[in-house]
Amino acid sequence: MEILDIGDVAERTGVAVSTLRYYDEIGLIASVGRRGLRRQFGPEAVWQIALIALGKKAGFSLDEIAGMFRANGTVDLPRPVLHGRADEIDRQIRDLTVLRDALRHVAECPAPSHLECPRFRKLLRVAGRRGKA
Amino acid sequence: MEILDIGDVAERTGVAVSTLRYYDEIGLIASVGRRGLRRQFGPEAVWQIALIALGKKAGFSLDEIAGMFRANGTVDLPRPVLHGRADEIDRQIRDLTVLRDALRHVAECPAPSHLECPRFRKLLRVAGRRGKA
DNA sequence: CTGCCACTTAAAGTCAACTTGAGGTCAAGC
DNA sequence: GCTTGACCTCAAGTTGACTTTAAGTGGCAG
Repeated sequence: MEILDIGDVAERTGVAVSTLRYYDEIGLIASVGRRGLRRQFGPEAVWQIALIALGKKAGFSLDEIAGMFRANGTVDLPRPVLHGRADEIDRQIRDLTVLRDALRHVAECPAPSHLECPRFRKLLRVAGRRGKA
Repeated sequence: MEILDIGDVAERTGVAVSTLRYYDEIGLIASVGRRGLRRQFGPEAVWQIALIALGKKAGFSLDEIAGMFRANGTVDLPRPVLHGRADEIDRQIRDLTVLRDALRHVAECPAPSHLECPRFRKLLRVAGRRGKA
């Protein structure tokens, strides 16, 4: 259970084999070797891929993700860069919170048009400010 | 200042004219009319587009965003659907929090390899759980 | 009335992130 | 030893979200 075939990795992560090959191709993940032609991965690949999926879901491009974590799963970026990324994510969390609140509000507010509701307008103002920045 | 040319909307929102035309084409926004050939928008378009930008930044597709807000800026989806969307965003916020914490941890943790650090492994476990769901 | 310029359309092009397809390889089970 | 099936490569195709291009239109300043 130390070394995994690409198919095993696919099964454990829920990521398609073709996608894993693609990630390997672009250097986002790295196989530990080959058995014949077959790529073999160490068990840490599963964690790496989970992180990649997380980053993707967070709206980061594969390039940006590659900039956060190395193919071997380690990170050796300067701290300020990492903190910068974290701050970026924090901003995104705040944006999402606005969106979520807007949605929840819309689900509950009895105003005839939401554009007339002061609470909704306030949410939109926040959205506008973020948009322009 | 009631009615805006597409160029004015572009300027106020920071979104390219071609993009606005594209949004119009796919029914994501709606012009209130034309002056000659020129599309005209009401001032609410600015808020709508801010919301679209917000949703995009949050990683939603234009289709998904279209499913949240109508072209005219109002919403008339059933409440459970809206709450479902909000819950989805909540999950995403939690995911982002994991990613942010992982990043911040990596920036600070002195462990030789992060894969050996128990705190990091715990973060990854959370990531793994989310990935499979 | 003329020219300008921001707009118009339709179609084609671009980019990221994959997926699909055709044809090939190899280790394992029968 | 032969088949099977999961893998391989390389190229081409797909999708979403736009942007670009070419050719045209029309309101307004001079």
